[in-house]
Amino acid sequence: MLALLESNPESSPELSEKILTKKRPCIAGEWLFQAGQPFTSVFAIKSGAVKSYCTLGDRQQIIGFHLPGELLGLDAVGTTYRATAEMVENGSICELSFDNLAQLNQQYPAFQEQLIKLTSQQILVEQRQSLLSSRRSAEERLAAFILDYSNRLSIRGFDGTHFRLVMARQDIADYLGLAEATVSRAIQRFKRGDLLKVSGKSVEILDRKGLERVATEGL
Amino acid sequence: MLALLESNPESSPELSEKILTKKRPCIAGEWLFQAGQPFTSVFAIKSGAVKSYCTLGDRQQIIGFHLPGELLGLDAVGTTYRATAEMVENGSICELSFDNLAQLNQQYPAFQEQLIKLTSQQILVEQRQSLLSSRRSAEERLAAFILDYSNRLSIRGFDGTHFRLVMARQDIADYLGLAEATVSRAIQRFKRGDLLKVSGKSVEILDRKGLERVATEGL
DNA sequence: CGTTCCATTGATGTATATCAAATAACGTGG
DNA sequence: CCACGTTATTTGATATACATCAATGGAACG
Repeated sequence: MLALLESNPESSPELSEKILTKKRPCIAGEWLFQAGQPFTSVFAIKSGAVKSYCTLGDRQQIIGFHLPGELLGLDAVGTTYRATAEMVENGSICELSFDNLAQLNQQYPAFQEQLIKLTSQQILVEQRQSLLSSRRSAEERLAAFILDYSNRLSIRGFDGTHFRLVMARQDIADYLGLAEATVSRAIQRFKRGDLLKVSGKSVEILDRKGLERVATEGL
Repeated sequence: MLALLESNPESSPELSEKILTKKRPCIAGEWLFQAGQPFTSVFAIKSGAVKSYCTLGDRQQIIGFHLPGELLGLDAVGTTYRATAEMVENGSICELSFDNLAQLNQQYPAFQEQLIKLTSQQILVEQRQSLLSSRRSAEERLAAFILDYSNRLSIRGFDGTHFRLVMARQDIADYLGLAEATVSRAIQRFKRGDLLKVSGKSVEILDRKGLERVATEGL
């Protein structure tokens, strides 16, 4: 998909003209878009990280975190954004504005095909989240979360063993459906079990196999 | 979407030829499709009800229930079914076989557009499920479940106040991420609070407002 | 009319929320 | 660059909702 958007100028010379791209720095706390707004753009994260969430009454339900190299907002194509996307740390974002989506679709049917595939993948992501929730213990959820986080970094070419867990503990807790204190305690247990080395937001995976065992079999 | 599939023979005379439809009776326990099988058909439920689930290790994680008038399997278009669909009671199913999806897409671009919209809606369903899980109490989840069930019946023209909760308590429990006993107890509390009248699988909503209050504010 | 399956009810244990305090990290202005 | 105030994180003590286990009760069904 990234390939579709960013490359192949020779095979689709006019495609790039249909999408306005604009790169800009963003600071922590800044919104890329808010739930309910009509779709205008897809966002590519160049650096920094983003959390997306819905606000239900008082508390916010975190839908997911988005890391450098990932795309954001695709699921809103043709409708409205269904979550608010907020930077959790300073970074830089590339905004891809689709002025005329219908026209784009007509000229490049492959584009829509890609969209279908991607929204399906998005469903998988949601399902994964539902696996994180409910019925799984705090440690299972946290281990799965850290492994997923690590994998996503690796896929994009970053260090998947030693990295920064950029978001607040409270955000992780909201995402996993736990209390802040419970996340904290689970992390400490991982430290004592020599699965992780943790100092503040900086994390090093010491025993990946062990984490995987915790994520699946529990304990 | 149903409209797209079932009607408009004058505006798309050849569309119906691209889709083989076959109606047949199905008995409780029968599978419509299994997780991992390649996509062949979309299923329209004429009568009876269907549960879809994934088996994780020993226990089954229920993805959702599907009622008469609803479509099933759309999210698998182009890939494989990601869940197993099983009848929970006898009924009749209409199978819509897509022999040549690519060809269909080319001739009827509107079809793909619809697909995108629908898969997005599917995402909403998944999100709704994630709302049901985690952080919400047993009573909140059950109330939300019953209201959703009722709404879906109403939308299709059935009685949304007095109906049969066709699936087993254990299935509801799996769906909501609870234990069977917990579901049972919550139901009893709703009975004592005069929110519901329940006898076996037959349910009557006595106090919809009250249920809504429980579903959102808790208690 | 028993056999089987499903639902309810009870007793108990446990994971996790909650509340509160202590500590650490962080940013800001002097 | 340091001291301070602010916010995030850790840690402890307690409460509780729910799971689990087990027994009972009832409906469906041959």
